[in-house]
Amino acid sequence: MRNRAEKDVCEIECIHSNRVAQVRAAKLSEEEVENLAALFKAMGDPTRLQIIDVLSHGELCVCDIAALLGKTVSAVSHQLRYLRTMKLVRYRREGKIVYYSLDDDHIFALYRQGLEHVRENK
Amino acid sequence: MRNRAEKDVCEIECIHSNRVAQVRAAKLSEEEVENLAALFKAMGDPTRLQIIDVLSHGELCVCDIAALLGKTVSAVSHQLRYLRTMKLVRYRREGKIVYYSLDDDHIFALYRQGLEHVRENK
DNA sequence: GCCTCCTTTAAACATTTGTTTATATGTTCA
DNA sequence: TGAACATATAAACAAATGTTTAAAGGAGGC
Repeated sequence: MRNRAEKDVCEIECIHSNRVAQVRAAKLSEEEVENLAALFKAMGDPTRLQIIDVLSHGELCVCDIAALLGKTVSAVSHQLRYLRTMKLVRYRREGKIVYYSLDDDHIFALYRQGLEHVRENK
Repeated sequence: MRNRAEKDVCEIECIHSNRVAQVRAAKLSEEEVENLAALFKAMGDPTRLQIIDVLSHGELCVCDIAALLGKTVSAVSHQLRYLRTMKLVRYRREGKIVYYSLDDDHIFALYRQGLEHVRENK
């Protein structure tokens, strides 16, 4: 065990003071936490993840995506905007049709890595 | 462009029928989508992500984690249960103290990969 | 057995989130 | 210019989520 004598001025600093101090020095900044959580959150909704899935096969227009997911064009467009704001997808206009695709390889890699984990664990 | 003659029986099947059929054949099963989305969602909350962050440095007990995050022990325990249910963390009891750690390397890898993306994109 | 400490659970509450419905852009083609 | 079409946006609503507060387990020491 360890000594639990030293206490923080006003915070609950439990059991392992040294380890806590050590980890505290190394932990992510608040901004990094927010950004990273936002990235995972963007991929953490079934509809949005399905969009990422179908886009992993190449670019598609909004109404093709909607047809693939069996969802309203409106709902899909809504989520596409979300993904665009989060920089997970990019878009390209060709006449009246708008094509969406994954923004970069990181997104695909993340998607793949997660998929591996899910497939192994079941 | 393409012919848009063929329409699905009762679904909106837009513009690129062939591509849609192609992608439809390759897309993830509903179960895989659910599981994968759940995984990302679990990592998509700031508090839970912070927990993963601090655990990436090694195992820690509940109240140390709480101290590190500046959160209630109760709130942390709540999220730890969530992460445990999702198999992102495991726990080990030693007397009255419970130690948590990341469940496997996949989780760490995912965390890392996401972090890289966030750090490059800012 | 009783008290203390670390952790878990439950209920309640305010916030956030995703979809629907309806309306608005904006582009093409006649 | 006007009709048709692909997409985007807005407001509204129901459902899901995270924290707080309070109380309950459960293990060790006396």
